[in-house]
Amino acid sequence: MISQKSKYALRALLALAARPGGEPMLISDIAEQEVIPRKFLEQILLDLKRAGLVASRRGKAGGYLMLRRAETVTFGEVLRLIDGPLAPLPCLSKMAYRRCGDCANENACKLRKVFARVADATRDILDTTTLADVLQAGVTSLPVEI
Amino acid sequence: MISQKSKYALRALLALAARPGGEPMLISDIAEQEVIPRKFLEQILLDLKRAGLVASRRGKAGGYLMLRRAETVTFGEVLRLIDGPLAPLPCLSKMAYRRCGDCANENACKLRKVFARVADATRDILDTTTLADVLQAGVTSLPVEI
DNA sequence: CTTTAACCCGACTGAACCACTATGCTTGTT
DNA sequence: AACAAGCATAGTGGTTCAGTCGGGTTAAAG
Repeated sequence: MISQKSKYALRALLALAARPGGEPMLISDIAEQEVIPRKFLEQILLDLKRAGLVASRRGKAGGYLMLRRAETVTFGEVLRLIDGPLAPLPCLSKMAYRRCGDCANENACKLRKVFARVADATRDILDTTTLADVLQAGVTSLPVEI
Repeated sequence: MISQKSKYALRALLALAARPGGEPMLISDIAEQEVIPRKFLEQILLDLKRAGLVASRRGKAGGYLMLRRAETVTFGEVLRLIDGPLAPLPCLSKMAYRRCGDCANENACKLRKVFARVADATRDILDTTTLADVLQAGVTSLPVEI
């Protein structure tokens, strides 16, 4: 299960990325439009800013805006930023590898072999799907079910 | 990340499934062999027993034994039993569906579309890989790296 | 028939994490 | 100078994790 916070982060980023001309959007407006608790969103956006995904402008007509292009921001990157490693086992994380502690010889570990396949499969999807991909989908495609 | 408890459960099941003739194995022996805290393992095995995966015999020469054949027990089943739904979003779980609360129209939800692909991919692996599969692998294959 | 060795079961605990909320501060525009 | 926007830290109530504790109950051996 991905966290609520990650869901909020992704939705906020999609809202910003959908802005024409990349103009800034107020926290409050994002919060209202996407139904996210205002103050919680504030600290999520701070995280995204510290990571360099978005920028902010203060004062009147300020707000948050996309700093990187939507085509370059993957779901995987956002999830790692908020939730930490995607890998189902610490010993499978490429970004935050940790030994499992219990299993002695790692490349004989039977569990690891299975979960490595899971990790690869999810990485294949999450690290190749960008914000732009899902925005496009929204514009061009009809609902799957009527 | 899968829980420590699930890892223990899978390792314990593999230990039992590897037993020749399906003879019972003491909790203490499993605990020692697989490096699992004794009392914690005890309650894990109870869960597995209540779910009908294993059986127990009391008294002298008792212990736990496999109740179902290793070919019929998938990783997915065990993980769901211990950790709950595999799905990354509650609205994607086939076993324990719950609406997302925030997103209004579910089949227009952009996040859902992406995570549905993740959910399918992991199910494809975890619901088709059985205990027998990884036991066989252990017998026949050499280590991947020397 | 009593002891012993096994499983059975509920309660508890300390640490961490989640999803927020509160409060104040800084900074840029008007 | 006033106001409005973001910046930042601390706190909070609830839940989960990863066990531990202390006692049951049951079956076989002596």
